[in-house]
Amino acid sequence: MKNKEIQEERMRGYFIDATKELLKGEGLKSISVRNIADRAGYSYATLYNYFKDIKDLVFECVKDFQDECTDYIQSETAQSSRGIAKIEAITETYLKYFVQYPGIFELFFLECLFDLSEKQTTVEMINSFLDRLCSNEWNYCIQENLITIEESETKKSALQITTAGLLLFYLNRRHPDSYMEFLTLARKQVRRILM
Amino acid sequence: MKNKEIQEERMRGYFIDATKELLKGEGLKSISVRNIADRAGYSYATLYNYFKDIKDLVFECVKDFQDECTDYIQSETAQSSRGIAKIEAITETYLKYFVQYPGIFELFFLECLFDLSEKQTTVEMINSFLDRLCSNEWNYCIQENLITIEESETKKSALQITTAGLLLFYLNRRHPDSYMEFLTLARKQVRRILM
DNA sequence: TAATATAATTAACAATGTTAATTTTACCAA
DNA sequence: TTGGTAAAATTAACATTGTTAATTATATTA
Repeated sequence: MKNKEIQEERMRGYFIDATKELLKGEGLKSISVRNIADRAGYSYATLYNYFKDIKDLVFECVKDFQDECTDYIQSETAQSSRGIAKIEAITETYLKYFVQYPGIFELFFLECLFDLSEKQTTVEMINSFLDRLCSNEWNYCIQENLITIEESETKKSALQITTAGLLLFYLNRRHPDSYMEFLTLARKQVRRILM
Repeated sequence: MKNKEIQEERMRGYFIDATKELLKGEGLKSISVRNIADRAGYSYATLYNYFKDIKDLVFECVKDFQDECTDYIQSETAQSSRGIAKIEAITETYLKYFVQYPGIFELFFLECLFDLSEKQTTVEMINSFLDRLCSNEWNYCIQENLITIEESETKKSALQITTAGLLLFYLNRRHPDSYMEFLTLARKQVRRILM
């Protein structure tokens, strides 16, 4: 019964793709069972044959978005010189990605998801995302004795917290009120951490 | 027609009190027109005689919570020595307040509110809250030449962003997974900013 | 006390997530 | 090719949201 699995996975893909399009376009507020099913070309109840509930479906998108974001960052920071400079570039591109897709920021950081503790792996994936993006460069800095392990842990943590805070204020509270100001502020705060 | 105004303000108070109780107790998820009206002792439609919509009502609570939080912080940090040490104490107490009432954190930072731009004053109140709590101490530090104005602005901003980020991860993503770890992390990051 | 204005309530609507009942489709043996 | 059965998809239905309209109850005033 291999066909069965292929078809089932394909169906899941249709709903996941529809959800991703909506999230990237209209954001979380446009996500509804009927909206997703419409876009996927099926009735709303069909969705429940492939996903436990709508949260289950929405969080299936996390990995795909992380992969996309990772690719984007790698292409944008390919020629940065290794070490702290590259961490700075990665962080800035990371911020730009979420500014481009506020709906993905909402999904990653705002959407509440501890109803089911089975989502723990997804939560972990989100929490460690920036660390994973930078891990090569942190290891490089440590090997080159540019930083101690303990310092690197503190700075990793500061970057994670600061990027989330920056995006929260900019995307959710319109502060600062222009993209240029946001970028200036972000660069200043990121440099303050990494220097 | 002064009685009219008194009565109207009293009615608004009933609904606001009910909303505040729900927010402090069950959090934002428990907020609904019918839930609030039940607790206030009126029918759900009566609410619309006193508030444009439910968001209008919910954001009426912001000022009250800020006042409460301000009192709490003042009583908890009264005997801290002035300057950076007091800013540190204020920030820690500020974090503790929101940990105690996650629903208030949701209201202040997570709830989306730029449908109507008339809420701009509320947004400003939220964005500048921590700055206002610390403004006396920052001014003290500047007057005593302990810090430059520019440094103080950068650090204010860092505190604002970092506290929101810390709370976002702890309250919304269970990271770190214990209160003690959260406090340790928060203290370390706040000190890193203020040192 | 009767007429009118005001306030409060119930009814109703549209949109949400979810489950049950029903219809349609796919498959396989005769 | 045709029936019968299993699977999948759809419609119906329900409970819960926010909000508005229609209706009832209450106050005020002449």
